[in-house]
Amino acid sequence: MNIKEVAKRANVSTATVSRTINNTSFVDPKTAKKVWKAIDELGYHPNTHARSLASGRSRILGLIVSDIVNPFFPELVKSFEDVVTQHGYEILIANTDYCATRMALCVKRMVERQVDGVAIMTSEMDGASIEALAHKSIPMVFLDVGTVGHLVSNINIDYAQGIDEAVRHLLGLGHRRIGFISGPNNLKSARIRRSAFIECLDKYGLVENEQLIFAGNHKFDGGLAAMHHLLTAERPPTAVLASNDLTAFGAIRAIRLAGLRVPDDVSVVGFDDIDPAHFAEPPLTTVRLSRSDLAEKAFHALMYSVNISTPAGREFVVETHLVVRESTGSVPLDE
Amino acid sequence: MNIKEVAKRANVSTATVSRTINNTSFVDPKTAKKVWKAIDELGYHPNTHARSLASGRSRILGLIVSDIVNPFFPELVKSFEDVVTQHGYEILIANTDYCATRMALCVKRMVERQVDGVAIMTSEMDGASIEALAHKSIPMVFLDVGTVGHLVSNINIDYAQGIDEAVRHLLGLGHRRIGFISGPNNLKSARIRRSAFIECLDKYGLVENEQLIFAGNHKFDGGLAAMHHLLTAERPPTAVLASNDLTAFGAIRAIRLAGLRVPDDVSVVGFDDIDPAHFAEPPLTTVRLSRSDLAEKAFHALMYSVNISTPAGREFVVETHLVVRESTGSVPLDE
DNA sequence: CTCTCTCATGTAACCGCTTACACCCACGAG
DNA sequence: CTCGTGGGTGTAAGCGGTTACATGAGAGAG
Repeated sequence: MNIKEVAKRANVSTATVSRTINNTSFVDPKTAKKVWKAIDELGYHPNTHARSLASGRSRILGLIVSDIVNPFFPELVKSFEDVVTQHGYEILIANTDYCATRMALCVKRMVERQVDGVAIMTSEMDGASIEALAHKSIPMVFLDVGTVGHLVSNINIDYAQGIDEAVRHLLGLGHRRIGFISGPNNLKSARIRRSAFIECLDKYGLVENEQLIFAGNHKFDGGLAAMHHLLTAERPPTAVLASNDLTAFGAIRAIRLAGLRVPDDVSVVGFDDIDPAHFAEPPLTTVRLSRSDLAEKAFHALMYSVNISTPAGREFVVETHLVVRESTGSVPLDE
Repeated sequence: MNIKEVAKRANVSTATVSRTINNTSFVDPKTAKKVWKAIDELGYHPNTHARSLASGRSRILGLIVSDIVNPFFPELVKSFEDVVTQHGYEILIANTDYCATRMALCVKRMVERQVDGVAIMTSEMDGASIEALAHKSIPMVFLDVGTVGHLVSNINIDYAQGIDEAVRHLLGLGHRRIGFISGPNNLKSARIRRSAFIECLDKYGLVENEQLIFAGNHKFDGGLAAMHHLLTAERPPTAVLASNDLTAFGAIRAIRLAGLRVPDDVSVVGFDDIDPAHFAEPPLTTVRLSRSDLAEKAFHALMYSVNISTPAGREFVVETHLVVRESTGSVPLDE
């Protein structure tokens, strides 16, 4: 079942069938009708490989993430898929697992599949990979932190905004010793969150205390270990900000294991607002980073590069906002 | 950059290059070396579209799931991706969102992309879709419940085993009124879990009590609503089995909202053992369904159909086992 | 020394589609 | 009546691989 058979049945040339399907040029409505009828009757589906090969465009957009198992990413995948399919594109998902080697494989896949663009939310991306994609004229958009450049757009997440809201929230509850569990130090976006936090302390007249800042790994176990460490400080924090929700869950576990309660003894704030945050016990106060906003802007950034022949990238901003739930409360009375 | 340039540089024909890459027939080691050298120097990657078009095989396996946001599925995706990439395949993910219309679109995508096989873990699959795939000679494997047939294999999940362990565990803790929150009734696998539970009651001499069985929707809100309902029974259950973990989380929330504690007042058992189960508060006692086991068997089932020209499907079994954590405890003293 | 036979390689058709280009025809202007 | 003009369609050359078939070079047998 191919375009030739459709052409034969409709009594037209394959070119006309192709033009009808893609409406790339004017086709007499009567002819078009015949063609669609033939397509229907034969149950014809164009072969995407042949299509991509002939046209040079695959109508696929890649999405590279660092950890498909962190609920943030499936949620992002879903949002991205929604907007992308609405516009006739498909999505190719790749998972780096925080590993540079796998990152390289992901890029290789993207090149081989000739994706029309790729959205990247992971920090394993290095110069060589960017170069490899740029060399094939594949537009990129970084959903995190990056630099706009040739073929690469950037979506800046306004971490500072959400962190500021979180810190103000905690200050309002009377907290003065606020801890911070950062992401892995080699992760640029993690460093940004960390410095946003430190700036905040400064802004509100709190002194930075090295003992109250500790690195996790953006996963449960890292949060657990980090919080465990923070609790051993001379004067442990009465509230803690975690650099993502999984870390916050780990922190909560550590607090419980130490025989303390959340939020009665220690308040916890997460970051991302993944689904499990609202069904956790207690429901997690966290900074929401909108997946749909991110996905939409990523798509537009890519489309911009695909359609406009200008290879220059563009810049976007996604805001973040605090969502108050039940993992934060007033500072303990004895403080 | 294409195979011709490689051929020219290595002073051989394109056929030899192709044969070297795919080692589909003997190539003189010296020649092969030259070819690989040229490939390296030029940074050549074969174009997958051209490859698929010419060979008729895409080296892509599809994976259709019902809800990418339920953590069970990303975990399955990861496992499946691991085994699949080890064997030189790639994976195309499709998400039905529990919706029949989207299911049809997913199947269309699979056909258009000419996947070499598809693994299906969703119940939206209907006869027409199976027919569509079979018509294109695409092997299928159902990771759930299905019937083995022409080109379709099946992986039976031994729900009864895990549910039996769970019920015995609860009986051992002294529970006699055990509730059950099932999945949506239109879902075959949900009905199977439900009847496995009922058979269990019978086996251990408990009477089935209609009031203690209520349907959820395999999501948090459904579990919440169902548990809320169960708690209004004349004599509410002292323990509850949920048909998946998200449902269990919802149930726990309902229990807390009613002013009761888990496990002191009501014990809760989940199903799946998704990641969040072990970092929930309290850590969830649940029945583990191994993703890697599932993924591996799915892959082998598909490979069997792809390699052996026999279009007959095969049958596999995946076991399930109880994982005891902290959401279950002894029946309250006043019972 | 010639004849097979085998192994390694080359030649070229083909996979299913897109698209540049050529073509035809109808129509209005000169 | 001839000559653009442009809309609608067909022809055919690719896109970048795979693979059936042809070919040529040695090796061993007679």
